[in-house]
Amino acid sequence: MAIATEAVETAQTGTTWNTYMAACPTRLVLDRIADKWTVLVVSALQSETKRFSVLKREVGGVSQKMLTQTLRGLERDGLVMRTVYPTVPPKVEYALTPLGHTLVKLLDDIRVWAERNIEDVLAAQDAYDNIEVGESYYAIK
Amino acid sequence: MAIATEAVETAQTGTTWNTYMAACPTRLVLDRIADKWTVLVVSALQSETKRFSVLKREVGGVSQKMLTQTLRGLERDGLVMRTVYPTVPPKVEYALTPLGHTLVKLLDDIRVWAERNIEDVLAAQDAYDNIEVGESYYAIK
DNA sequence: TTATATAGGTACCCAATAGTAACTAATGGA
DNA sequence: TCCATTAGTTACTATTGGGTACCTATATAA
Repeated sequence: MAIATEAVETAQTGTTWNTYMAACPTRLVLDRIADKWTVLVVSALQSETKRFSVLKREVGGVSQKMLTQTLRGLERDGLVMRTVYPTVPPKVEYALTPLGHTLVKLLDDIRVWAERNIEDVLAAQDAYDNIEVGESYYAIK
Repeated sequence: MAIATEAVETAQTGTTWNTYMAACPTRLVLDRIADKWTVLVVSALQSETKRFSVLKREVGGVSQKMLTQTLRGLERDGLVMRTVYPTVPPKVEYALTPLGHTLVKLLDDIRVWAERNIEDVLAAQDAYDNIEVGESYYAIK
C-alpha cells in the first residue's frame, strides 16, 4: 500500500523504489501527467487520431512550441505514435498507443476522485483562509 | 470519460470543467500531488499520526521549509490535520483526515499503473533516444 | 513572382519552484 | 550563564517551466 517512505518492491524486477528517487515509477508518471498540457492532449487523442493542426485548434491556448514539446514527451514514453506523411505541405498524425489508452483510465480515476471531493477541498480552503484572516486580526491588536 | 477537450459536467454542481481552467478539479488535484514532497508526506502519515521532527527524519532529504510548506498546503486542502501542544519546546502532530485517507487510495492507483507499465515506458524511451542518435548521424553527413 | 499552408525549430524573457543558510521563541538542564 | 530542543520563518539563490516572437522548408495556387 505504501508509495514511498516504506520502500516498495515490484514483483517483476525486485527493484526497490520510493518517490524521491528520480527513477521511481510513481515520480515518472506524476512528472509526465502533471504538466500544463499533457492531460489535455491525451484527452483530445482519446477518441481518434488527429493532425497537429487539429490538436492545436482543439487544445485551446497551447502554443506550437508547447504542443510539440508535449507530443515529443508522450512519444518518447511510448504513449503516442507519430506518423509523418511526406507531402507538401507536411501532414503529421498523432494517435494514442495501447499503452496510452491505459493511461486514459488512470486519468479518469484522478478526475473521479477530484470531482467527488472538490467541494470538500474548496470548503476546507475557505475555512483555512478565513481562520488565517481572523488570527492575523488578533495578532495585530 | 473525457477529462478535458470535451467539457465534463459534474452531477452535483452542474459546473462545466476542463483541465486548462484554473479551477478545474483535476488540475487542482494534479497540482497538489505532483510537487516534490506531497506524495512522500501523505505516505508517511498513512499509518499513523506523526510529529514534525519525525516526518522530517522519515521523509529523507526534505528541508524544514519545504516540509512546512507541504504540510500547510495539505492542511489548507483539508487533507491533513495539525494539532499544536503548547509546551516548551513545542510539539506539533500531523494526521491524515478522512479525506486525506481517500487520497491514499488514489495515489495507490497511480503507483500501480506506474509499476505495471514502467518497463514499457523505459523501453520506449530507450528506443526513442537511440533512434534520435542515429538520425542525427545521418543529418550530419 | 509572391503568398499560403503545415509542422515544426530557436532565442530570449519572465515567473514560479525548490534549495541553502541563518535567525527566532521559550524553557529546562549542566 | 550558556546550550540544547522543537517547530518553525526569512532572505537569498538557482533551476525549471512556460510564453512570445520570429525563423525554416517546399510545392502549389494566384
